[in-house]
Amino acid sequence: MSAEQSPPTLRDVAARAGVSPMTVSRVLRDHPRVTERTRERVLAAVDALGYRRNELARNLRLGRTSGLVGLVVTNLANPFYSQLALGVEAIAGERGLKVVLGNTAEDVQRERRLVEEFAARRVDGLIVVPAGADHSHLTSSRLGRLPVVLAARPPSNIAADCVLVDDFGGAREATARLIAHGAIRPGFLGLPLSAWTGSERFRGFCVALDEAGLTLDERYVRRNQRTIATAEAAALQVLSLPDPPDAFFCANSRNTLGAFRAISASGSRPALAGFDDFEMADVLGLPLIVVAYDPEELGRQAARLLLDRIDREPGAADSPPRRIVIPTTVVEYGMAEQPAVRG
Amino acid sequence: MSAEQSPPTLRDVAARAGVSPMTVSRVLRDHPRVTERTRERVLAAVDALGYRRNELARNLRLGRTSGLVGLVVTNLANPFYSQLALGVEAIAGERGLKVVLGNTAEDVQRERRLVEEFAARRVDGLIVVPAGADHSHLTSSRLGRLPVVLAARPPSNIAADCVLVDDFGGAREATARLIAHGAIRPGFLGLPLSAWTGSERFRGFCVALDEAGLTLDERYVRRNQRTIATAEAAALQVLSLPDPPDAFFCANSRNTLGAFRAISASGSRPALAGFDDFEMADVLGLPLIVVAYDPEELGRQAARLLLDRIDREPGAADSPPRRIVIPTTVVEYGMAEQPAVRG
DNA sequence: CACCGCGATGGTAGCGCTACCACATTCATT
DNA sequence: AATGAATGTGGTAGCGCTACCATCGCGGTG
Repeated sequence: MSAEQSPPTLRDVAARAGVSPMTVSRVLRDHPRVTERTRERVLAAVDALGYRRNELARNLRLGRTSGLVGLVVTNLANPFYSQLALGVEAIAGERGLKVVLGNTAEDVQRERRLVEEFAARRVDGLIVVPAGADHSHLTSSRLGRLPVVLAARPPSNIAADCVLVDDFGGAREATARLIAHGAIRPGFLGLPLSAWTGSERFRGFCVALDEAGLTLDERYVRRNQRTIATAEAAALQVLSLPDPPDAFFCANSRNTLGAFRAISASGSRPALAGFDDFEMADVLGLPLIVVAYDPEELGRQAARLLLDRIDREPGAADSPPRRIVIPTTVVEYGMAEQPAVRG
Repeated sequence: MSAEQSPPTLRDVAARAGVSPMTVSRVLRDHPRVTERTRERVLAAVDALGYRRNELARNLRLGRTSGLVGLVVTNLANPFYSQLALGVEAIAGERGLKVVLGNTAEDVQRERRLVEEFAARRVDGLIVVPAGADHSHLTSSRLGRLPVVLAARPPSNIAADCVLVDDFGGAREATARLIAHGAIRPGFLGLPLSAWTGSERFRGFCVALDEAGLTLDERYVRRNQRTIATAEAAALQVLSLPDPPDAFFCANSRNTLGAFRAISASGSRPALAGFDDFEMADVLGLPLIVVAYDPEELGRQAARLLLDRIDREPGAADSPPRRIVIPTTVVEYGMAEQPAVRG
């Protein structure tokens, strides 16, 4: 008597209940045309055997896909992307879709492989934070009718829906606030212009300066900081100029924190603004302007765009790609009153 | 002429290449007994049609499961769990397994549903951060031979592998350091004792006090803070006692930050230690001891335990449950020198 | 020249499930 | 009483794929 190793099938249930597999199938699908008595017998057998319907077989038979949404992000350890994932999961879950995860670590090769594998698993759709600028592996010629939504970065040379943060508007608004608080020579700590967010946030910064009639001093611009430490070094460098900036706009939280450290260490008191809110922004003890937004909302919107495409009639003509921009809000911590640092 | 809506099948490829479906299947599986000429013809057809093997059908036929690992966490927005997910994804990915995500928001009902759904999708295994203390839905009687590994919280009344953080050891060591730096009346800002981490970290705190010959003043203990704001209030309350504590051990980062705020606001200077490292621990400008550990390692170990179970011969006897404890390290920020806050 | 062996290919069946049709039974209608 | 419809149940086929066996053609052997 070998204990059954593989899970019971619908046939096993049918045998035990003394009915045909079809009847079991109907009971499980809540088909109306089943006698109450039969239903009870079947359910008893299901219970006794611990039967669970095999969704894989079911989906195959129904010609459906997997009921999965592939989510490909560049770095799940980054709270931005994990919150995005949370938003995707919430909306997909409402429709009974599950989310399959892929982490690329910004590696374009890995991204290609993941997209291929997800397609082979017949996911219903893909949400991708593309690592590179080459999106050829996401074209409909490669993926057939598999819907794709890009998140956080816009499509390049392909037609696809996308959801973006208002990088430009947020940077512009925060810089404007900095200027309103008296800054006349702001510096910029940012990302390489090759990154979408890098160039958009810099553009917002520049436009705000322009609108205030200020001119940008190129010596105040540093763009290659990827860690808090290098950001701190860059800020210190700029601060040690004979005529240092009186403010910084930082393109992400790593730069903001680096600048914060540099300011704490140096004697000067430039004003500080930065993209990305963070949990401890208000306890840093220095006045601070941050550009806040909701990464979870980004995920939710991306999922909604994807569901829209998934629900479309397969025969219907492709609708034009849509682009959703998530708004940002500017938050000021301790700007009016004196800084909270104790003397 | 309707454009083909559904993706091409192996049959389509066979027809186009002028061979039988079997031959195509063999080519795709790198079966050795195929002529080079035939292989080329088939691959050309595959390319022309943009064919991709349907892994769902393949797995069904092979009697395999889905090639998926279900990951059920309580809150993906918490960096702890997202890093855990990253570790799971890395190890599972090495074996060609993908990770399906489920977020419970600490809701036991949702957890049960997610586990059921994952089982129905025939995941190869589950990694669960259980929301509650009732783990009856994770027993092998309910899930059959589906392997389950618990993460961050131990199994209760079920036999399952698990991976834990050394909550006790970390709390004890950090508290000991606090005492070594001169604390004699430390307070405790923590979690409800009903939470595993809450009671373990409190136990570590108590043992360290004991070992130093100190006695705990119950008035210094607060346990119901779930946000930075409530933690701050609790710390302020304790600090306003006539004989306030000269140090705090905080059971998680929210409590640490609340205490930090309270200390900044009040005139006193209690020493501060807390569980969980965070990115800005060293820029807070107050000396600080933190208990650090690697959540990603937790995920990696959990995935390894799971793979071990998955790889076991289905007929083999169950091996006893294993428990892995992830070590913690204690980090001191600015403890030796004077605090970095500028006067 | 029959024979064997082997390598390349094809046919059949079935993984677990359900759409579709067939059938038997019951009940209302003329 | 005969007809039709509505109802409960079962049989068959097939989703896309591959394990298994059958087949076919080839060269080498006695």
